[in-house]
Amino acid sequence: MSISKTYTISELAREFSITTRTIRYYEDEAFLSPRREGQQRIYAEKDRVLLKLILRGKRLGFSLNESKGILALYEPGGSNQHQLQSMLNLLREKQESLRRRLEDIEMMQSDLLEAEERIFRALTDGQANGDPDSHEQN
Amino acid sequence: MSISKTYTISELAREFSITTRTIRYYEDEAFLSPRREGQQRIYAEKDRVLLKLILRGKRLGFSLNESKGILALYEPGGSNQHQLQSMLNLLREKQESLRRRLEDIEMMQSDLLEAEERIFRALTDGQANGDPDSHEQN
DNA sequence: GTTCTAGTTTACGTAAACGTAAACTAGAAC
DNA sequence: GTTCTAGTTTACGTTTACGTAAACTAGAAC
Repeated sequence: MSISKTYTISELAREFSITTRTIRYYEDEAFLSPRREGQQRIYAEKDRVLLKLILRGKRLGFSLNESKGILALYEPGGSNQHQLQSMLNLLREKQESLRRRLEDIEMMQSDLLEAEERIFRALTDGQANGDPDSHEQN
Repeated sequence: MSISKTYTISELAREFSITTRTIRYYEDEAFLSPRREGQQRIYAEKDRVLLKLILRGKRLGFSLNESKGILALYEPGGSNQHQLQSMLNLLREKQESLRRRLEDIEMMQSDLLEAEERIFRALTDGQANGDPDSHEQN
């Protein structure tokens, strides 16, 4: 058991390009519970991982509360039959919602490809199209 | 040119499982501009597509303003050299951000798979693990 | 002619996720 | 010993994306 690395609040803020306010807010919302050293917060690797997961969730459009569900899956946690079952259910749900998001991304990507082609054609076809005002002037 | 289908506000609300308030809000924010018939709004297929795109963006965690950028790519729009170039730039940006989101999804999916295995093992291994309190009682 | 039903405008309210300012603490650097 | 620098608490403010209520309109059904 080596003493694993710790982080200050501003180190984490810098790494993830967020403000310290945001990190403290997540603590208020019980996502993080850093150790204290005197008055200061000391973050362990575990906190850093949690933070990363939260932010990843955010980028995918999960609310903090939705992410909370996901985070629960990472905790060793009390594990009787019943709890494990409901964790499995939650897991399936999240997997489903990820699949849907994946579809959304794929559709959007193919839309963007189409748009790209259109723009490319408009650029190369000469200006013999659309807006008659589209000459170099101005 | 066949007269393409039109929709009332509540038809669209039902189809996409949103409220009419939301649809009117999007109009206030200039995402939609349905035709009027007397006092009522009449939505064309075009509006329906826009709505779908907005909602897809939302599911992917794009703010309405971010989606606004994407929507601009679908409009025929004034197309002089300069405008086309900046559209291409915007397009690249959006493609990049989609790629990043795709990575996020993939990481989260593999995380979920790991979690699934852990839970499965905990379920099948008998209860000889972790929390010593995990017996059937209660 | 009134009573649904769906639609409309106006406007104040709200939850989530922070931003921002003020006032304080405490070690480090000079 | 004071002056950075980073950290802290407290608390009010702000933006986004709608919710919700009130008061009105207008065709359809009876």
